[in-house]
Amino acid sequence: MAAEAGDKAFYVTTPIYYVNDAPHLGHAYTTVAADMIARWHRQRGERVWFLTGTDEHGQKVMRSAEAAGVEPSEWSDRLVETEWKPVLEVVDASNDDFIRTTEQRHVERVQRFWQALYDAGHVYEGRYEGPYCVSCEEFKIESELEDGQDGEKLCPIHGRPVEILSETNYFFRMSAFADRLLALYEEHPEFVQPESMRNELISFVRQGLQDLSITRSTFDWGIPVPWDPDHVLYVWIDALLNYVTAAGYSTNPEAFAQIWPADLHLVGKDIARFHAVIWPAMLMAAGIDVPRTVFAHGWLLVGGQKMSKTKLTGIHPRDIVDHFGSDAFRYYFLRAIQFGSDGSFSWEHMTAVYTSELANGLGNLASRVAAMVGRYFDGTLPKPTDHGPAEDVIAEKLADAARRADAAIDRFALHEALAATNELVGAVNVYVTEQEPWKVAKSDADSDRARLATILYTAAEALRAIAVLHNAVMPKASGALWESLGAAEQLGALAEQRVQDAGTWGQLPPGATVTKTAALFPRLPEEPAGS
RNA sequence: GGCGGGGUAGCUCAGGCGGUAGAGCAAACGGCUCAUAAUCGUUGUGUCGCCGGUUCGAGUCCGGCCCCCGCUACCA
Repeated sequence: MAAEAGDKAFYVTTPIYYVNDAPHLGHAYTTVAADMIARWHRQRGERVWFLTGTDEHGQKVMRSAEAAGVEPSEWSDRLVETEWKPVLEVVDASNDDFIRTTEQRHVERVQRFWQALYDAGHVYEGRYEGPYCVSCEEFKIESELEDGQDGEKLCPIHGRPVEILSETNYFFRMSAFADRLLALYEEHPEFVQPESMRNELISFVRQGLQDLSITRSTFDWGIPVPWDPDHVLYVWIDALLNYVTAAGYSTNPEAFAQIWPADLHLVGKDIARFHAVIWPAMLMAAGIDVPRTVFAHGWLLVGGQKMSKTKLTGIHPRDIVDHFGSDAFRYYFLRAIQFGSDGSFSWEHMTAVYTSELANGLGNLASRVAAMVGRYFDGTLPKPTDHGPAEDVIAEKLADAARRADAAIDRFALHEALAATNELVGAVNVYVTEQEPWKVAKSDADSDRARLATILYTAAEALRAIAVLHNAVMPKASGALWESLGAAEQLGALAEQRVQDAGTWGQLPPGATVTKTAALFPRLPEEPAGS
């Protein structure tokens, strides 16, 4: 992409995923949403930086590694290579970088960050006090404790009473930033989205903030605290920094200035607070710009419940992609769920959407148009010499769909962007049916040939725009459609087509070679592969 | 307990500034035959969570109640 030197890139991130376990649909959902946004911005001609990665420190990873009988670093390496990196291929993610919190570039920069805050007086030594389970050898959090007899609090794993212990560790003076955070939410309503999450966080911060304990000394799988080697940094405090360490914080100011601040941190709603309270407070303390927007999406529900391994609803993305393909995976989750709200997933619903909208809708439209150009014009796109009112309607709908889709992306209404394009597909199917080109084709009269040519051109030109508008969600199928329209040799690579121009009528030049290719979305085998 | 969101056709959800309910999918019927048994058209259906109130008239406003979910700080 030709971007002026000095242009700031559009920087979008997913959370870095905790390597405690294998990826499930929830992770893939976030990745795919971020990926669509990244691809869309690239197709606006913007320079884009799309980051994802893995979070590898902390007690849970250490315990998982222990349970597997290997060192934490070995455990992480294995999961990253066999699960987390491969799943990006599975869902067709186009990330520009992948950061691991165990990488040297991250560790060094994190240490530099905290040393700076320590030097500036934002960190002090204090005592952390909390419920501790002797059997687990770790501190517990209030919310996970179970109630025992006469008010005792029990460890959920061992069922035995917890003790209140304290340890010395370091605290970040987060309490000092409450007012500045509230001012941020006030002055930049777009900082936390959706609105409901913003309200929740405002009421949370209004209650006042406590200082945050940022180090642990009871285990060592973490980044060493530079001024006190007996401590490691608390995972969150290390993990959040990935967004700046990957961007070159503290070592590469030129690169950093072109990427930071992040335009969008996409997160699940369960970790919104870390991203919209703790994270900006850390950045404020360091004198670094805060990100522009933290968007919290909803959860995927299976059978009405949040997905979880223990309830056997932790579906692996590959299970679905193997059956439906990566394009359909991406399309379904971004189209069927209002982005920001929780959404239900079921094989049945996904099958219904695939069949109706992709196979019978878009796929069949592409197929019938290509077949007719082949049959009636030997595969050469004819000139539309009889453009009339019916064609104007299609041209207008196309322009409208392109406008709506582009505007929807800026509101993170990904489902609306897809709905706009899907409606266009429907309109073109209606148009083709009403114009009855197969009947017009029965006559060799010049006026009928002109009409036939115009009908097929119109449908093909609409498909051209549909390929452009759907490229960010379904890069494979859109690319196949692009090829089938003969657009590549005429207009250049699909990825180079600007979404802003997608709605301009008449781009696909007559003379293009239209080929009927394999079905874009083949009919599915009877039984879902994974069920 | 407090705060917030939600309970609407078989399914997923819109509407929610009051005027006897909508979309998509699924279903039924009809048209068409270029196409992936596809496409197009037509059609139905709903005690709009429960009870009461205001009103000529209430999913839509008020009061009460029932159920579900989220937040109420250090699991990522």
